[in-house]
Amino acid sequence: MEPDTRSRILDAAERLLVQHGLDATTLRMITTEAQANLAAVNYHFGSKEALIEAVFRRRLTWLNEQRIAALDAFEAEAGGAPLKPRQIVEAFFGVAIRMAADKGGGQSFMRLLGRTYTEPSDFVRSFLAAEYAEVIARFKAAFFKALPDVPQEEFLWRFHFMMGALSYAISGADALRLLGPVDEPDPDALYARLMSFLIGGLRAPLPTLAPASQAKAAKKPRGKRAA
Amino acid sequence: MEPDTRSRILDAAERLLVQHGLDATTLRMITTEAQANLAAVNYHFGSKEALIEAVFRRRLTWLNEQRIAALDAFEAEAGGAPLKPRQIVEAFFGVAIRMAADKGGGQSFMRLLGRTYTEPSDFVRSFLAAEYAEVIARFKAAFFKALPDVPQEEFLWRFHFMMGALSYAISGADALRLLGPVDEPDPDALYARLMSFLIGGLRAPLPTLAPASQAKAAKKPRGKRAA
DNA sequence: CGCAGACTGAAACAACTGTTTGAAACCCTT
DNA sequence: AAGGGTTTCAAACAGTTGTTTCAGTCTGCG
Repeated sequence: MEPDTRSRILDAAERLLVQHGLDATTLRMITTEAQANLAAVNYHFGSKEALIEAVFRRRLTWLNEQRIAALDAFEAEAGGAPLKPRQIVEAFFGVAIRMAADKGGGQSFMRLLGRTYTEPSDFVRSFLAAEYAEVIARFKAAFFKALPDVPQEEFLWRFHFMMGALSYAISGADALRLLGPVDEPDPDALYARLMSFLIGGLRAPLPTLAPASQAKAAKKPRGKRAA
Repeated sequence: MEPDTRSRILDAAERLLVQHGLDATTLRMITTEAQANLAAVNYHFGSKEALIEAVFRRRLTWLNEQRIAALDAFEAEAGGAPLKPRQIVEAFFGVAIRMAADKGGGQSFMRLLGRTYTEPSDFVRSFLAAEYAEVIARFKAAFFKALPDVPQEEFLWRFHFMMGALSYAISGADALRLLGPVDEPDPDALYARLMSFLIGGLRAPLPTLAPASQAKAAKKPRGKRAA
């Protein structure tokens, strides 16, 4: 019931970072919530940035290991044959949304992660990139193998869109309430919903790009809209 | 070439808020960039929060007016008949992404907006809700009319996912670079890409929800995956 | 001109930030 | 019991935050 100070700080930090964001969360809030001394953060982690990094790393490495493990399992099962897109989506996004359903801390962390992915803070981005590098490479390869007819750039964008949908799915009720009252989401239902949406988007017919998008110069005006 | 102080502050604030986020952008950064005195912000706007609100309101009201105008045009054209989903998506998301393509400020603002939508800051959320209320109501009605076979809650989630994809589409290259090197996105191509993704997701087959999602209690384990 | 009202300017305000310090308390092995 | 390494604690540090103050400047109108 009373873990050591270091863990209490990590948990409190995670909770508060979700609630208030990176900058608005102060060390004094964290140490108060963790029932620790203010100096404890700098003692155990060295700095606020290092603490934030530790908060992310603790969950993120585990999450990405799970993703790769899930991909490994599917690939072993398929034995060299390309995977079905549904399986790859399941391995990447399914694992994430399952972690988001975990009440024991995973939930709040995933909300934080989704929000931070687009945050302009330099130091977060840099180690996010490092932490994601391997898993991205693996899944890119799997997708290209499964959908050889989809151009690489096209697919990257679709993957990006899928990340956006995932992020909002996780940040969930908070933002969704803008649209209208909704029940607290049932994890299984959310999983099913996001999955069918993602696969629908991924497998949508390729857009017919105007030739201008290749010549990249001649931009014919679309009308008088933006004054 | 030299608008009045108030406008210079608004422009500078918008630019810096996109770059650094809400909390990390200080009044001193803003007034320096705007070549104005520090006190000018509190003189013209009253407080930092009021300034931020003004930055949002300036573009957001216009954006939502455009959305409603586009919807009006489609509905007049259809004359009472339900719109095609593609048209409704176009009216809501197409207008947004076109504004995001506008170099003259619209671009940076849309990035800011997409990021803020999930931000936990209370005061932003409260006036975002007010600003969105009307447009949300209109589009909800149009969608329900166009897709009567889709349950309302199901649709709200899909709309939410679409907002996520839009947000990431706009925040664009910054986050996408995590996935790999990509060209600076051509607005027309991005528009076409997002559209086909969104419609693919929107029209995806309805997920088969386990009966547990209604009984909401009995949660049968999905296998040994999540330990 | 004169003078009110709108605006700008430099300086100071209290409150809060992350970090550092050095002494006290604790724990464990010798 | 003594000692050394680890951890906690209260206090203070310098720097930055949003906001306020008040003297100054500008502008337009009688």
